Amino acid sequence: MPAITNSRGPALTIGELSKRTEVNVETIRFYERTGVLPKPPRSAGGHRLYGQDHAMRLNFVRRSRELGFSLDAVRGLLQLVDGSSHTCAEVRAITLDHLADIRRKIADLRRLARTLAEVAGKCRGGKVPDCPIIEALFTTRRITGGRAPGPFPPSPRR
Amino acid sequence: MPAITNSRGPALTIGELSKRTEVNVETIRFYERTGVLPKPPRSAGGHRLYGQDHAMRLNFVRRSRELGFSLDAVRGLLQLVDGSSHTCAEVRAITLDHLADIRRKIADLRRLARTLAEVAGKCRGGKVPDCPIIEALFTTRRITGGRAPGPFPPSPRR
DNA sequence: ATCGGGCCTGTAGTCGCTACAGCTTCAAGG
DNA sequence: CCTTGAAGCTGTAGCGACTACAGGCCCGAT
Repeated sequence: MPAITNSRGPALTIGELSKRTEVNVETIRFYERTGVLPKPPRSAGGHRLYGQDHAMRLNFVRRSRELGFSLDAVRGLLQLVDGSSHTCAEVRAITLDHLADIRRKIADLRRLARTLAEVAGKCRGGKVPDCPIIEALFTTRRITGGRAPGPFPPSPRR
Repeated sequence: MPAITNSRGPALTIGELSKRTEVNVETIRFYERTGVLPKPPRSAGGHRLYGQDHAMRLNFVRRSRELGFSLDAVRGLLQLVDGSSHTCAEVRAITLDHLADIRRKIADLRRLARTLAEVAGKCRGGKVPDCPIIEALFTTRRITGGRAPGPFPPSPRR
């Protein structure tokens, strides 16, 4: 086994990297296309060869996604990490922004849950044709103070 | 008393319907394409003409969306409403399912928020090059008990 | 030399809209 | 009656963050 080595450690195929990081093969290629991961060197036949550094970076991305950072935010964080002079303050700002976002979403969802519970509570579930839920849905009341929940977080792998 | 189909009242153009229901014109056409709204009659020149019934149905859709029902769920609810024999129990089941979903999302977001707050709390925001947040992002710890937040709710119009 | 699994590229689908481009129609003003 | 210009029409592409093919190529083991 000649064990071609990259910057650090032995080379991994995309499948091996996938197993190690628990990130889908397709997703890894997607990250490359969209500039989240750098293009790795290739074997003679064109297969991607990853090193330890790639594995670390991909772990970073996965963990950030698990914490709900958008890919855009992840790109931002990576830029800071890559640049020699990332300040802690910048990182902190991105994180706190994101945290505020999440808290907003929680508040929005709670309002939703409250309204739904209220509406559902009126219904005894019989075979009656006039359902109070349906009636409630026909009324045009606005949800109070609602802000956009917006697009959303990542899927934890199972 | 929701009689959804059958034109009553004066005809509305798509723009008028849009203003009345506060649903975007493009969105109304999209709802028609995807079977959420029925195809309305047309004027001689091909413009859509809506009645009171359409306005009610669209309000129903909007309100359901505001409460976070997916379009698929909305289609389900509408089918029940359209069919002569919708039972309250069916409607209730859809609603409670949705409510459970939302509660799961809230729980997931709370876990996220807690972790983020914890991580951000370690950082004093100086110009130090080793940021504890970055370090935390490099560690491969799994979020405990995480479930997929999944895609998400609508935007309240302003 | 052959087999079969992994890898390659490129494209299309998901959800719920939104935003064009490039037309035609309509209502009001002159 | 004719000219505007807004509003309507169809059809298509884009967002985010993947996922899922199809149709081929490579690679290591037998």
